[in-house]
Amino acid sequence: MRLSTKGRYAVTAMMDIALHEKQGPVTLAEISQCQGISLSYLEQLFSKLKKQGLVKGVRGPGGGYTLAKPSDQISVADIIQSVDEKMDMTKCGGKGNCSKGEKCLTHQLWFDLSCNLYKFLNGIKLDQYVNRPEINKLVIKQDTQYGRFLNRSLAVA
Amino acid sequence: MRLSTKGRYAVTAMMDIALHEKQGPVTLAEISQCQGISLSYLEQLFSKLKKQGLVKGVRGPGGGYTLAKPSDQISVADIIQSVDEKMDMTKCGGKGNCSKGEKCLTHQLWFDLSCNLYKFLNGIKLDQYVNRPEINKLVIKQDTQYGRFLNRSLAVA
DNA sequence: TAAATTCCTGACTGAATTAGTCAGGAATTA
DNA sequence: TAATTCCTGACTAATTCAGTCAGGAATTTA
Repeated sequence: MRLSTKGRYAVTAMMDIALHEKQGPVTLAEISQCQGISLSYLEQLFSKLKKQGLVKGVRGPGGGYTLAKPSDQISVADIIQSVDEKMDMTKCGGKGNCSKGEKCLTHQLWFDLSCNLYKFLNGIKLDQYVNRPEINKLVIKQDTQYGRFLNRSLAVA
Repeated sequence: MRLSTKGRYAVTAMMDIALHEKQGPVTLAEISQCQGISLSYLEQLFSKLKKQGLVKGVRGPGGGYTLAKPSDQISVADIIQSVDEKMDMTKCGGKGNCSKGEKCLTHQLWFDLSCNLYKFLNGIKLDQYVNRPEINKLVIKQDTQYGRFLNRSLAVA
């Protein structure tokens, strides 16, 4: 498993969708503008997120992306694994033949570590960051700043 | 914080030293051979590890590297932070001015996440991987395979 | 039906990082 | 003095990151 800016972009975008989930699909153009991420780069990331079954794309005017599962079933680990390559933590590629046919010394050590890291990241679900009062204030403030949802049915206070 | 192969190399090398700590300094040539990491690349990594006060270098024949602190005071987070750049998780660089002078929506979200990740990795100390019977068997087996410590005072069974 | 919107795909690019090479010097031991 | 080992800096190929560009497909609205 790799953890880099790329994964942070994906997590950021997914949280944006989760936070606006009730107001229908969120367009990549909106995420691009609000989060300061290149639109085309987002399209590449969402191609992978879609392939992994985390989001659904809705074409046409009023379309955008929605979560493919409830937000309590999408973990940070899911997102990072979708955009980064699959984890190949061991030098030998998991075969266990790194040292003359046997598992090398650090094979098991790093394997344990990566398992624990995965469990940790997998325990953090998107919904833990939604429905917090201080976050909702920020959402509204930022949506008005960027003029989000002005042509939608939501009345922004 | 970044988590990549580079950090794994560093953790691997540090664990190697920790496991052989009682037998004196460990040379980079030994680590290079046993772990399959380029010697010059190891030298670059250890330059950073030394700068962060995690290891001490001993020059001359019989020299090598030793841990600069007890192995229960060196965490995986320490090692990864030494070789990777300092963590700059937020788009704004921690200033909090990412969205028209204010903190952007996901600033706090990712900040929380990275804090938790750091706490997690910081909770894993090197000594947790030493002094385990099944590991010690592997150490001895591998040391004999590679002819480690043949010219040292340790009698390898 | 036509036009606008939005997802979707693939090829391409500059910059940064990774992983490694090479050459040489400094300290220490024998 | 010779061997060993750390130590430093410059250099390089391959990969990844982040972004650009061009165009096409599906959908909605006028």
